[in-house]
Amino acid sequence: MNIDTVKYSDTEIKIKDAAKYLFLKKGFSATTTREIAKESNINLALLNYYFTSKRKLFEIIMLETLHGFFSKMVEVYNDEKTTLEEKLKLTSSKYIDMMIAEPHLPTFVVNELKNNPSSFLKILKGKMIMKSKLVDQYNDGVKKGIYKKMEPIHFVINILSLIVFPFISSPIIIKIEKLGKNDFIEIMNERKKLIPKWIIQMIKK
Amino acid sequence: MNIDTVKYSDTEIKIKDAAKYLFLKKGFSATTTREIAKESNINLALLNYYFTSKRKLFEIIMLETLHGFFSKMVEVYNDEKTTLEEKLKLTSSKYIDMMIAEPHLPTFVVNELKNNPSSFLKILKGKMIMKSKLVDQYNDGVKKGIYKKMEPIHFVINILSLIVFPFISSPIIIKIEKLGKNDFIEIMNERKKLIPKWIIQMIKK
DNA sequence: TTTTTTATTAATCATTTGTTTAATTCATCT
DNA sequence: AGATGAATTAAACAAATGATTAATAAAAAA
Repeated sequence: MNIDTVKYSDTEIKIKDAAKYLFLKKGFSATTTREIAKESNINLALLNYYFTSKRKLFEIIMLETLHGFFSKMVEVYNDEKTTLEEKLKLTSSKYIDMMIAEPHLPTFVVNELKNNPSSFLKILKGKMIMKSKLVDQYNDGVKKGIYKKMEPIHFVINILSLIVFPFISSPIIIKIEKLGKNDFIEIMNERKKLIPKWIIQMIKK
Repeated sequence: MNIDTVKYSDTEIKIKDAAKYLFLKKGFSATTTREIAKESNINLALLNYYFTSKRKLFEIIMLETLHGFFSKMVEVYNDEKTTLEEKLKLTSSKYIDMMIAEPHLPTFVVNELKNNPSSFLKILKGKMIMKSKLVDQYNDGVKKGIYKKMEPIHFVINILSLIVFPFISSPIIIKIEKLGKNDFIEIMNERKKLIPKWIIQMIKK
């Protein structure tokens, strides 16, 4: 059964939405079934009626969320038509938008992959990151002598780091710069253009 | 009362060590007082006898941990004797060593600052990041025309991102590269030298 | 309409969990 | 040695929590 083709009733969707909101915001242990019931305006028993247990419900939401997070990346990284630089621009832009819209997303993702690393395999099954077109294009650049040689894993790590980490550490940034929420968003929007440039400078000879 | 000058009895230290281990690994809500008691081989009631409540114990550990995490950075950033490049090398080296030794540290720090951002102020009271010697040195480089002009906040964010994020996302990296724990550590050790170079390339004209 | 299945509800159960109590042991001081 | 206060323990309490039950309402099928 594919993750995209599962159909849910209205009640199930209400429960899932509330649960996702709370799980992303507070994590599994800090979220109670009664909170989920209240947030979604359903009777407590319906949670178990439809999803068997809190844990099962969490697993569904986790897999969907991780899938949503990584599928975009894999898609962009493997596009045959775009250049390396275009891929960097697209990735920065899409992920920064995604995390502005859902600020709790990145922390949730890293926490869940820490608690349950193998769930990552279910999601990424057959999907390509280290053998993506992006990595090919970087390696081509090395052969042509326009890019410095380094382990491609560093290249991939650096892209993700510059894009994702500022959102994970947004409370720190907001405090040390005494920012408002909108100031922070503005700075992140600036980074959409800056990150691709920085990455290119890092690899260019 | 200074955070460094508090004295604890043997029993208190046993409790604190076990609690720190568990809180860092699993977070506040997922850790039970009975687990802490078992891990530290003390009677359950001693936790409340010495620390009043689970929450209070957590707060002590959180403040100490955050303090330990950020004080190193502030210290290096404000050293009058070292150059910008030396500061980058020192920061990379020290933080990568720190996180190799305590892998749960960075995730704990970002989670706690998300849940309780104002605790950051208690820690950083009077300490300088955005007005540090490091930022001065960057700004001087801009004036002299050797560094590109950008908001210093980006400069600071990028350093932290490249150093910390790989540890936060270590389960992902280990999975997509099919690494062992030691392979991962080796890659992180490589980065001690690489990150300062990358940062310089990013800012150099 | 009647029957059958599905959805929803309030109440309850059984554990878990943070905390407290009251009794006991240990260490220190006179 | 005896008295005093601190440290430790087993037991228990009360609230919270995940899950279930049995009854009812709503919807679908006959």
